[in-house]
Parts: sequence; C-alpha cells; structure tokens
Amino acid sequence: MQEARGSGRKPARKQQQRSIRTRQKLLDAALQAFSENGFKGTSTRDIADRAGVHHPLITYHFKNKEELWRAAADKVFSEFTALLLQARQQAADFEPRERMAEMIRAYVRYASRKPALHKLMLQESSQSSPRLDWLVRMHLKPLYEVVVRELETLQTMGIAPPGDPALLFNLIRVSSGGMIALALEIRDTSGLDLEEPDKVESLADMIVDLFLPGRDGAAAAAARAG
Amino acid sequence: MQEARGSGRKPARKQQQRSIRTRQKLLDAALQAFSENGFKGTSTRDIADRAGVHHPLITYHFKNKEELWRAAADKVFSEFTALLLQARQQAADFEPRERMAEMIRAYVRYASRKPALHKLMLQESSQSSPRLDWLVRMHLKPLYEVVVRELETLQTMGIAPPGDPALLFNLIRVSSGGMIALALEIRDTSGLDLEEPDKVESLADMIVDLFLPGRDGAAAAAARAG
DNA sequence: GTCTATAATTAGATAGAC
DNA sequence: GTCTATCTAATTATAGAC
Repeated sequence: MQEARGSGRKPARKQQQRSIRTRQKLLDAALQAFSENGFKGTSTRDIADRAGVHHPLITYHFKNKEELWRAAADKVFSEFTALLLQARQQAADFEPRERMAEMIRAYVRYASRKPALHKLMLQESSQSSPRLDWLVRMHLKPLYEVVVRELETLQTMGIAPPGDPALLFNLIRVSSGGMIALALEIRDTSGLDLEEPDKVESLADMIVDLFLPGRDGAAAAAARAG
Repeated sequence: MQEARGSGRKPARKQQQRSIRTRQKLLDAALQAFSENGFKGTSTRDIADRAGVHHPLITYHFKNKEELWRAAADKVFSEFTALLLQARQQAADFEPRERMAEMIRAYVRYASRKPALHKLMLQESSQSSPRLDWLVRMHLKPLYEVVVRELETLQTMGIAPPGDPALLFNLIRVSSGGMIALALEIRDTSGLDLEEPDKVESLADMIVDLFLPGRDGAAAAAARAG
C-alpha cells in the first residue's frame, strides 16, 4: 500500500473503485445476456453495451469471453449455494421434513429472485461443453452430493416417496428451477404469473406437498404402522 | 401436371424428390442446431454443414433463418401434439386417471425420443421474441387448453392434488420435459442416464405417482368418504 | 434445382494513444 | 484504467452462372 497518505493520492483509489464497479457492471450484464441468448448467442459488444462501458474493457478485465462467462456464472452460483446452505443451517433444529421443506422454499425463492441462474443452467445443459463440465464440477455436483443424502434419509423415514433418489432430487430441482426459467412462456400460455411473490409461494408449497407427502416424527411412524 | 407420361420426364421428378430430401435434411439439421445453440447462437452455415448441403440452399428453400426456425419448430411440435392426442384417443375408454397417466407416459416417451423439442422450447423461453409468441399461440396454448380441463376434472375427483390447475399442469410438463432437456447435465452430476429406456419409464412412473396420487372409480370415492 | 462469388454486417480480440 | 482505431474472421443474405 504505497499510497496510504499524502496529497494527490486519491485519484488512484478512485480509479480502483471505478475498476471494481466496472467489473461488477460487466458481470451483471454478462449474466443477463448469457442467460437470455446463450454463450454462442451473445456478443461481447452486447454485454459491454448493457453495462454501459466500451467493449475493449472486457478484454482488459476478463481476458476473453469464456473467462467472463465463468466469472459471471461463478458469482451467481456461489451466492446461490451459500444462501441454500444458510437456509439449511437455520433449519438445523427442525424436524427432517421441515428442514428439507425450508431448503425447497429457499431454492424456489432465490430462483425467482434470480431467474438468470436457471436460465443460464438450462442454456448450457443443451450441449456438452467445457462450461457445462466446469459448472457440474464446481457447483452442481457438490450441492447434489449434500442434498441427495438427506433425501435418502427422508425416503427411509417414509416422508419422501420411494424410488431412485437421483430421480427424485432432479425432479424437485427442475420443478423449481424449470418453472422459474419458463416463467415468461408459462405466463403467456396459461396466465400464471410467477413473478408475483404469492404465486412463487404457492409454487413452493405445492412442490413441498408433492415431494414430501409423509409427516414428521411419531405421526409418520404411526401412520405407517396403522 | 404436365409431365404425367412420355420419355425424358423422369429427371424432373428426380429433381423434385431431391428437393424434398434437401428440405427434410435442412429441417432436421436446423432443429438439432437450434436446440443446442439457440436461435441467435446458430449460424445458417452450421445448419447447412450438418445437412450436408451448400448454405445458399437455405435461402432458396426457406427464405431466411427465421422462416427456417419456424418450419423446423412447426414440424416437431405438430408431430408431438398429434402423438399426444393419439395417445389420448387410444385411452378414451380408460378410467380418467389411467387416461391421464397414459398421456403423461406418451409425453415423457416422446420427449425422450426427441429431446430437441424441449431444448428448443427452453432456449426460446428465456427471452420474449416473435418466435416465442408464435410457439405459444400455435402449439403451446392449444395443448394447454385441452389438458388443463382434464386436470381440473381429476382434481374434483380427488385423483390429482388440489391447487391452481395452471400450476399443476406446468409442474407436470416441466417435470417431464425439463428432465429430458437436462439429461446431459443430470447424467454428469448424478449418474442418472435418462437415455436408457428403463430410466425413462421410471421417470414416467414417478411423475404419474406424484401427480396422480388418487385412485380411480369407486375406490377413490370410498377413500375420500371413509 | 444447384452452385460460385460476393456484398454488407457483425463478431472477438488487440495495439497503442492518452 | 480508459479510449479510439483497427485487424481478422465469421455472419446473413443475394446475384447471377450453370
């Protein structure tokens, strides 16, 4: 930190801050653009325009298009996973069914707040690519490993329905994320507006009821016995 | 029909047939390419290469990229709807639950045979466009209107779970199509290969069990009464 | 009905001034 | 850290020979 004090040193810090803001704006614009048009379908010029900066700045801050994609994806997915694990943490003392229910609700709510995340994921999953490999390895698989184990527990307790846990996990996931990613089309074909918060809650509730039909605690055991 | 008989007339018919085959090859290649890279992300040259024809032929047969997209989409979606309504027709004499179950199974099976259809739909739904409007108006909405009515009936019979029918319809839809469209990613993150026919059947069965938990006929009425 | 050649536009990326 | 200018390649689309 060779510019801690003295006169005429503020410009440097101001530049740093501007640089950070430019990075942020580019990341936000990139996420939006990539989620709408896919990797191949978006031009770096479009991203620069959305961010309100000149396009050579992308090269300056992120080296190239691929790195920009990765940075943008990493940002949302990290945010998403953190929020999900936080919801799980907060529900640590709950009964197993309620803990999973809270995670599902957190999942649906975040998906609805950041539809770009699921749009991005769907765009990239339509074809194998280094980006999909990276996404699976860095974000999707780690989350899967954690959650599927809890789902299996819920299955043995009779709370989640029987069957392949991998199938069950992914059904819950696409039921949440897919609905959000398709929100535009769903509104047009069936008049259901998933941007309204109460509709989002209805969606979360329906998913919980569908995928966790069993009950918690003694009631569940009793129900199975009798 | 000025070439019904006589010698030296076969070349004309041969050319016609080649033209038809070229159209077909272009339509198939276009569906594949668009489903993988989205509309903006695919070049007409890529489509021509996949089809093994020279790219100016696209202009010749389809005028431009947009019309080619429309023709390709129209082909699969027409095929898809026809197959679905046929399944419904064949199950006309079944009890209501089994009729809907057969439609769901037909839906999942076709989705798995033609993953490009759902990939295309997901790609286009990420942003509003004249293509999405067209898709909704020509294919999605008509199918929705028919099926949601039957779903409502199943709800009043206690076979389908209660709640907003639009929500229920779309959940069934994305549970089927979304899983298929995401097959690549799902295989990599959770080792579940939805290209295997028996996995597809398991998926269909699980969807039927989840979304049609009630029973048919007198049993259902008895179950609700007692 | 098919091809070559090409026009007009837009893409990703870089060089170098400031 | 930011900008203008520009290179190279790829894009959609068309014109016109065969």
